[in-house]
Amino acid sequence: MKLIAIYKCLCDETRLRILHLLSHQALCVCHFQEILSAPQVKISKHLAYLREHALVETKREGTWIVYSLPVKASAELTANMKCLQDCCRGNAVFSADLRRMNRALANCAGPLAECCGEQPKTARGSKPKAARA
Amino acid sequence: MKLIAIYKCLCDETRLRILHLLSHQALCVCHFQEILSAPQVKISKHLAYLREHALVETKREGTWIVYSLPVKASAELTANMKCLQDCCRGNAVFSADLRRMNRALANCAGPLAECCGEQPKTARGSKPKAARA
DNA sequence: TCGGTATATTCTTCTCTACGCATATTCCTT
DNA sequence: AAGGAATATGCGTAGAGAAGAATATACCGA
Repeated sequence: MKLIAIYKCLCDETRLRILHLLSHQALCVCHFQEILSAPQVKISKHLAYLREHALVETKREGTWIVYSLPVKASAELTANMKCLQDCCRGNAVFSADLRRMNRALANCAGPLAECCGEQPKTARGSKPKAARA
Repeated sequence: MKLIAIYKCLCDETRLRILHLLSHQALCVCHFQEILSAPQVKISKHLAYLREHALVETKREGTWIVYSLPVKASAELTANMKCLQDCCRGNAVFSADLRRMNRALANCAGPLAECCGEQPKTARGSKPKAARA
C-alpha cells in the first residue's frame, strides 16, 4: 500500500520538515543540516529512510548529493504534498524553515559553495558559478 | 505538532482503513470488526490509539459505542481526510471496505440490531427502530 | 440480581524506529 | 597519491508500536 509508506515517512518531525522543504525546492544534504540545525547522521539516516520508501530521488553533483521528490511522483504523493503545503502555510516552524532555506540558497550561490544548481522556484541569490555533470 | 499526530494515526493499515470509513460515516466498534474482519482486541486498541491522539470522538449508545471524526475537526485533519478520500477513490481495498460498510449498515438497520442510528451520508437500510439517549 | 453482549485494558512478546558514536565511502583538489 | 569535504553505514541502546491471550468493565434485559 503506497499510502502507508507515504504516511510512515510523514509521521516523524525531521522527515516531515524535509519533505515540506522538498515540496518547494530540491536541496542537498548540507542544506538540510543547516536549515534544520540537525547533526549529519540524523539527516542522512532520515534521507535513507525516505530513499528506501521511494519518496525521494538523488542526483550526484560532485561531492554533493541533491535530493528531490521523484520526477514521476505517484498521484498519492502529489496529493499529499499539496495537502502538506496547505497545512503548513502560516505555521511558524515550517515558515521559518522556508526562510532559512532561502537564506541558505542565497549564501550557497555566493562565493563559498554552489551545490544546488537547480532552478529554484523561490527567491534566489546570484552567480550560480558552475554545475558539473 | 498536530500534523505529526495525524500522520502517525494514518501510517498503520488498520487505522488508515478505519479513518477512511469514518470520513464517510460514523460507525460503532462491531461494524469495524465486521468490515475489516479483524479481531475485537485489534480494533479496540487501534481505536484507543485514535482516541488518545484526538482523531476520533465517541458517543455511547446503550451497549454500543459509536465512533466518529471530531465534530470540530482541525483544518489539518479536514484537509487530510479530504486528501485521503481522493487517494482512495478507485482503490480496491478501500472500495471494498465501503461496500462492506453499506452492507453492514443495511443489515444493522434490519431486525437484528441498530447501533449506528446516525443519519448516514450514503445508502441505508430501513427501520432505524430506536435510538436510546 | 444475574447472565449476556459490547467494548476496553493488562501483560507479554516481538519488531520497528530513533539516535549517537565511530567509521567507511566517494569525490574533488593539489 | 594524499588529504580533505560531503555523505553514508554499522553497531549498540532505548523506546514506541503491534499483536494475541486473558481478563475487566459497562450496559442491557429478564
